[in-house]
Amino acid sequence: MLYIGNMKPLSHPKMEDVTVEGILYAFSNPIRIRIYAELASAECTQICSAYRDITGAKLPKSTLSQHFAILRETGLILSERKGTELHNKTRCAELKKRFGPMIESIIGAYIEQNARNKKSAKKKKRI
Amino acid sequence: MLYIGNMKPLSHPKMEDVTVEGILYAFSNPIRIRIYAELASAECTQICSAYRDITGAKLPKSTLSQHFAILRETGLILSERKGTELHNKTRCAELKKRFGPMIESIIGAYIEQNARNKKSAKKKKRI
DNA sequence: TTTGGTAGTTCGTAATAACAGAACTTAAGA
DNA sequence: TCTTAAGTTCTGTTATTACGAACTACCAAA
Repeated sequence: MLYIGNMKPLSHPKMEDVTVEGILYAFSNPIRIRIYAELASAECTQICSAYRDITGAKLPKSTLSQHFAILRETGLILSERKGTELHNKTRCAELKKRFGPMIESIIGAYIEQNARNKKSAKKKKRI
Repeated sequence: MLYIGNMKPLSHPKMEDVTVEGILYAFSNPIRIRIYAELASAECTQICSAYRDITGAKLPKSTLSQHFAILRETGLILSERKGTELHNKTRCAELKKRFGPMIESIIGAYIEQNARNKKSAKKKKRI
């Protein structure tokens, strides 16, 4: 394998090696599931740094970098370096082919949960 | 709260406090997702010790106890002590009401993955 | 072609969580 | 009452995670 400099090349697993447990583990982290959900709803590739403020507070970039690496190595996203930027998109078509409605139903439930929480937070505020 | 002896009482979260991330975390462990899948397919409550050999090797009972506690405290299963035994069943109806098809699609994908792996193991053996 | 800045990665380490053996609780039966 | 069985809790060890600091890679302006 060709290495340019000291950085590891980006590696993506073959879809046949992607596991249900791996995906669930990746999604069990609130930052990662959120990144995936937003990536899935985006129309074009997104760069890593676009998610620095995803939690409200500023995330350390080393942490963000690790989360993207986990999403990538789990098989959920495809990353490509363009200049200094890391461009990302989900592997949704392949994932759907392999895991059926699983991922969509997870993200659907996640989005619904957030909507519910927002509502109840508003309610609390009003009191 | 009434304590009988020194053991903590079994506590189950309200379904409204159960989270998507929590469920995914619980399922990200191969032993736990397997326990849940088997519990879901069982027709009656199952005792904890029924899963001692679930991995092929004998599991330490402290480990098994912890896994059941996590499934319970995540909101996935309902446990009840009967004598010295712990009887368990899934909270599938409530879960479905709250999370829609999510859990069924996860367990479906998990079962399919196992079937696929079994097949390819057989294939390997034949060679 | 140097200099400076930006985007992201890797390394080191401190905090955190998981695992499993040992000791314990509880209950049931001889 | 003694013993055994089923789980739980405690505890030390091991493995993971998170984040700051140092680093690489690339680009653009001087």
